[in-house]
Amino acid sequence: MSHTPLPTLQDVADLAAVSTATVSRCLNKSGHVTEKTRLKVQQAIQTLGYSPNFGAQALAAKRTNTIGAIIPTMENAIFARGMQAFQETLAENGITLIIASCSYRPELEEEQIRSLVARGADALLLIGQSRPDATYQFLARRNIPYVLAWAHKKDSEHCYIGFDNQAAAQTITRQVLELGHRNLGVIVGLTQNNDRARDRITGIEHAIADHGAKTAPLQVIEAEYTFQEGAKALDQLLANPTPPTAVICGNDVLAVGAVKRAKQLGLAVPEDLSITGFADIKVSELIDPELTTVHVPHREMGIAAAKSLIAMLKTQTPVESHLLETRIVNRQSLGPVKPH
Amino acid sequence: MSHTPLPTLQDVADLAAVSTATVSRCLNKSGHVTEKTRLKVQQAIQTLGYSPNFGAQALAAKRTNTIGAIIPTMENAIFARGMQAFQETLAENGITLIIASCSYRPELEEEQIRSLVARGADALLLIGQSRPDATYQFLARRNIPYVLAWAHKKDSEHCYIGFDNQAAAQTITRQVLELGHRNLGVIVGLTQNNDRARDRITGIEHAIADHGAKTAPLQVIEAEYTFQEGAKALDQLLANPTPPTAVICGNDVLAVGAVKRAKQLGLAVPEDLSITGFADIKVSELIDPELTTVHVPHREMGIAAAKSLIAMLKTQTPVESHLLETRIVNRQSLGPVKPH
DNA sequence: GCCCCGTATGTAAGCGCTTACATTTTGGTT
DNA sequence: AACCAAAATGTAAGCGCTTACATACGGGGC
Repeated sequence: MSHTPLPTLQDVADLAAVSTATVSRCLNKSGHVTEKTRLKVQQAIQTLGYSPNFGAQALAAKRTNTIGAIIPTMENAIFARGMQAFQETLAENGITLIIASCSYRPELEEEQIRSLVARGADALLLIGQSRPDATYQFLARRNIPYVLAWAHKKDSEHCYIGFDNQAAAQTITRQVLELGHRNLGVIVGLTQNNDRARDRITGIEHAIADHGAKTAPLQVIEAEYTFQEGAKALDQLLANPTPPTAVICGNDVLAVGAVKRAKQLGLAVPEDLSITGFADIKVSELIDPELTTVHVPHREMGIAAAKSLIAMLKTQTPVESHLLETRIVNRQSLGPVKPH
Repeated sequence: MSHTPLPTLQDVADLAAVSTATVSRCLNKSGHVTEKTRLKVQQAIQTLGYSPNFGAQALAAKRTNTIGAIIPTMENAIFARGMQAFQETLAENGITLIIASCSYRPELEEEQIRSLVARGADALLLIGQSRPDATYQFLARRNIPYVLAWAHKKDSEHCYIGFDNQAAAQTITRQVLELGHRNLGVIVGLTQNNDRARDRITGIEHAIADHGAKTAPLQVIEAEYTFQEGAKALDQLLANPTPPTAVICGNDVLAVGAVKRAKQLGLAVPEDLSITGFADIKVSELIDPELTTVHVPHREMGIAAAKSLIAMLKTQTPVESHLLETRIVNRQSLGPVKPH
């Protein structure tokens, strides 16, 4: 089928009997236009059904009003709520979000970063901190603002919008210890490419050290973030001659998988075995018993990240990091150690 | 900080001592370049760290290698697997995906369609069929190919890549009836803006009509797609003086919420109450009892949708619809009616 | 009525790429 | 050695917008 070409800025200008510059000024609300002309132009846009050409706009203005986010995964809900809020906030400011995922693989992340930048992303949201210096240099060279979310580090050169993974893990571990548990198991994500997971382990270790009570050696299992892997990891933990009485999970998906497995094995949670999570995603309220976990302010984080990025874009200067508070949600899966 | 301007195609051409046309041809693999020149250009690109300017490319080539998808929600997992596969397939073909969500609100969908098109989406993936003619006209006018996924309709002018919601619902309902249930409840999504939900109800009704046995009047509750709403809907169903013995849900999220609620109320599933789902998302295996549900080939659907769109883009001609098969996954939440 | 200045509008030069078309090169034939 | 088609490369005209700068306009102060 053939198509009449789409109307251009020029067409609008002609119809409204003004110059293209004026039309452009109307479109970009850059002031300096009389109400009368604005109306004329408005009118012309309407009747022509005009819509600006993205490529041309990007080329001329040297910006795309696009922000990219690279998250480890879309497969489970860990990042869903935060991203939703992130994108809503961007949308309110006329910015489009492009999400890419990197499956926790650093080389893929690198590639995605380049790809998003090549696509004209004006700024980037990245998860966590650990990546090659070269990557940060690349972004600096291109003058692309970015924030690091889901993590936090004091006095860093980077802008963090996140929470203290270590402190949060430490807090929930302290609570577990206070309930009398002295033999703890840990199930966390694969730490190799996941600084958040590493921080959480560190937090757990610190809590144990701080508490002072004599505890059995900590058993740590790493697992991919799926229900099944959480279940498998629990099996491994329980295979130990002196299995833990409480399992601290670095993630709700893992925890929920572990809870399910425990029940299958005939263990009552938390009577026979306590299990805690991390993140507070929806599914943690779904299972029975409901999961005691670390609540993360997903939406706040997404909103803060968006605002920071927008500010950086506007002012062309770095913005301060933003530390968000986590809190423990006491539900049902954590209880006192069983006296024997 | 100040920045040397990024290298342009011209810079690469200069360094490689060829014309910009040649460099462009290398970049676009459009053939007709000697291996020797290709290497020279390659080299120059490397040393300059060149990367094409997206806007300029889009402007000159009149395409962006971007495909947009508008899905009702990213909040729950219904579309996650399919979208993941969709995006993987696109990526293999050098195409970027932009996902937008419309929260099941038609006017938002309309807006998102325009926005994605304005951003230069070369093609679109839409969910389901029901939307104003004007929208389809807009796409036709702009010559934007699209496919409608997650649904199917015979002999339609549109290209569907999906499954028969009605037939699938009919099949699972038949199975419920064969297990002796004669008093059925239904929990589905809000049908107002969801043709898939409507089709599923129709399927249930047809199954009942076909089966011929005398059944109690069908009780249908509509609910938003959240665990909580599924639970609430179940409460409503059970408030009836003659509550159903089996609840057919139009969606796993709803079903899982209902299962949880049933257990809270002390009902054994499926002994006291059978519950079925639709979609087969991961969480349906997580709960106890595991959900008997309709398996939807999410990944196949995503891959097929991507391939169709790519084909349409390449050939500039419509592509045939693609009907995918669903199947019942028999797990634990559906059982025979309890004799009384 | 004249001058001046601030504000509204117009002019036109690119932005960095693709591609139709023109030109040159290549290498096989005669 | 001359010729020719096919293949490789070059030339240059846009693509549709933004924006720096130039110009026109309009109204208050004298």
